[in-house]
Amino acid sequence: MARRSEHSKNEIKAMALSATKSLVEQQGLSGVSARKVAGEIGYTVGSLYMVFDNLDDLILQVNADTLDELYRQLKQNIRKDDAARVTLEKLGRGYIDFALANPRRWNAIFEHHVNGVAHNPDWFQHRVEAMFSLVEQYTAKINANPTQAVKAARALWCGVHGICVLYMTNKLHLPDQVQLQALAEDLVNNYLNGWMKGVEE
Amino acid sequence: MARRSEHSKNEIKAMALSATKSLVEQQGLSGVSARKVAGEIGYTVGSLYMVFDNLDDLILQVNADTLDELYRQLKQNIRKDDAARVTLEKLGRGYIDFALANPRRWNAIFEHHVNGVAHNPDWFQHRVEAMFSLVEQYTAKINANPTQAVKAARALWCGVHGICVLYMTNKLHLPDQVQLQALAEDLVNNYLNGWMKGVEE
DNA sequence: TTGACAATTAAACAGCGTTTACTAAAATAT
DNA sequence: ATATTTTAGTAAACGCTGTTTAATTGTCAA
Repeated sequence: MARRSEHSKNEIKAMALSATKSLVEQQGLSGVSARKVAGEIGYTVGSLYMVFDNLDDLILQVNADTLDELYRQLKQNIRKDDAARVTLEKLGRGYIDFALANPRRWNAIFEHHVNGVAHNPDWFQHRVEAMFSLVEQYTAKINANPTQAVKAARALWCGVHGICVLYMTNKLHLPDQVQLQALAEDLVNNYLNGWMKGVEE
Repeated sequence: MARRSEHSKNEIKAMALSATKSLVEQQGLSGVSARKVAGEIGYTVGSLYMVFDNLDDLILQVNADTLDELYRQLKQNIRKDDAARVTLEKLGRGYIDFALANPRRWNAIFEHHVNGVAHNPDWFQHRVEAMFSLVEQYTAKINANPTQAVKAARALWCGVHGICVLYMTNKLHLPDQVQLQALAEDLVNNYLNGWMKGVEE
């Protein structure tokens, strides 16, 4: 058999991405294999290598999509007339909400890492940076000093992320998810209180 | 060939753990395989299954050792007459120092996760909890309210961990490692400032 | 209608974790 | 001292993995 031409390369790519997304959602990253993905879309492994460099490339693209979705969802929560502080709290809450709602896809972003390669490709890194600069927009409203705003954005984002990671990997023992949000709120609030105290002085 | 009895079960176990530790140090978690470990210690795969349930069990024990080492190192930095706040800063710095000095072993702790199993075994979880309670000892000196002390310890520890994770996975772009420590210091300082401000009021 | 091209597959390779059946040495019982 | 049981250890197998290869075949251009 050969050359069915039922689907364009782009279609195959889209089908593979969608199938992988489902596999990640249902079984996590370890549930993804080239043969499984190929099987899902009615092709054989070889065809995947026509549209992706390798499996890491495929997974990276799924993760990029997840980051895009997260970004969109975070932005959606923002109200134009909210105080910067309120927005920062919303961003933290939104991040945790997303992780709780899409645990395996969220996990895949951080679980996956290309083995021999030190750095992720630019198109992936841009998505990560977009996240930071979203936070930065609002820390900058509290403290106009750009260095300070960048630092605060990073610290806050890392903090919320750390809470998320440890919870999702069963290394943070909390009675329920409500306390997860409370912990993040506590972190953001106290950090901002301390930060603003420093600004006033 | 059979029954050489050159080494006791415990000796084989220790040799395997040590070989795995080296493999993780040199090539990361993905560089570990049953055949490689067995080869290093001059046995075949089957012998590993005599002393470990499976490869996850082996890796989990290596990670537990790493946690023990980290714990020891953190404690070593503490001076009895330091203020609680100073100790908390030292703990954060010590954590990052350890991760920078042993990147692959530190990574392995969080990269590895047993697939089908939701929870890690107790003997592993205890090590994680020990870490939190170490921090808790010093947050409790700042705020005697136990709930508050626990929350602050978790928030701080998660925050420092988050900084570490994002940096180590190339998702936090910093010019150099000095700024990594500065960021952690900033997080701890501002959080504690905010927290103590709340206490005073 | 023929020739070139490219989509697709099946098969192979080397590695993986784990299990199996088997061997042979040591420990125990007679 | 001999026979029997136990067990350390191995080699080989199973089914899986990512990736590459050669071969096949449908489609399009000349």
